[in-house]
Amino acid sequence: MNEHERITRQKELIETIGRNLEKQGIQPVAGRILGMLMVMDKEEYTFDEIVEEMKISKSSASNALRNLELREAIEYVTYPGDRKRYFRISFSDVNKLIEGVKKKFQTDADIFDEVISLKKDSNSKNACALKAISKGMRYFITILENFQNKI
Amino acid sequence: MNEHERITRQKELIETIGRNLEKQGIQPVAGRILGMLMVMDKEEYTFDEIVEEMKISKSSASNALRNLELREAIEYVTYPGDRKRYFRISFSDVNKLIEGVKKKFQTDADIFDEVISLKKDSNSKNACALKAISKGMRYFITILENFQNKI
DNA sequence: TATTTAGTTCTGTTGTTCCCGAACTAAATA
DNA sequence: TATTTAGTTCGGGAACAACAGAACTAAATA
Repeated sequence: MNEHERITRQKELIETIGRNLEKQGIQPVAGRILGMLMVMDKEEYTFDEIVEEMKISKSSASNALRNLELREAIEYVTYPGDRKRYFRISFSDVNKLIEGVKKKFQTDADIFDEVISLKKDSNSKNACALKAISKGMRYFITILENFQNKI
Repeated sequence: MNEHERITRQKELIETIGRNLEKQGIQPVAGRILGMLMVMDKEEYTFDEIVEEMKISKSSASNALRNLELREAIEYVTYPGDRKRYFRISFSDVNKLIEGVKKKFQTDADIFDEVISLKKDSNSKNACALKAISKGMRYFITILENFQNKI
């Protein structure tokens, strides 16, 4: 793979990552910015560089960056004698990812348990199915916790 | 908790579940239908019952139900001598849930690995961070597989 | 054959999201 | 003090999504 192909592939990856993030509720422009900060060789971009590179307006950039910051997906650094912010991706570690999965499962399991507790017939089809799922999820959560302790 | 309170709480839960599902990209009406099929004591609803219960148009119901079917979130049964479809929730078992988590992690890890492989400097900050995350994710995937084999 | 039933499809309305351009601001610089 | 820099905020338009209503259809029934 020559240099040109490599760059082309990187641009394609930015698109892939962008679409991937869109599915998770991140707006298109923000997803591409995050992708760019992840894949490009240059790993710190100023506001203006982002505006130019992505060909977006300053307002779009401003909103997208604030959004990404709130999600803790990016961060910025400044350098003495330079007013510019240098944005870079902020990687959430594996532990945080696991924490996210765990939380989601916990929330769902809690809801399922409440659904069960509110059933008139606690042996109804749905109640039984939910019990099984809730149980499985709770067990899975303990596995996640073991994993977290190990790493 | 008396009967009235119980029903009230069930209705509230439908809302909670609906909002929860909206976050996952399911449209509002579809989310409430799914919630209803999950929490109510009556566990099979006809098209018309859903229209009436949710106070939505037939077209909304038709679209929402088709959507939920495509996602394999609901299914319907028919009974001999009765043209109506009886819709009910279709629970994905724990294994399927785990499979979903696994797939997501796998996709992300694959993307990360490609990002790394396309870096000019494979020891750059991002490259190193990504390597660590990818490794952690791959390890986590094996844990998931062990869990799947166990249940 | 005419009507009813159980939905589906089409068209239009409303609301929301995404983004842009322009005006604005606060700090640094000339 | 005037200008430049580095953004933010505001107002608006285009595109899209969610839903309703009405017209339609295919199968069953009278």
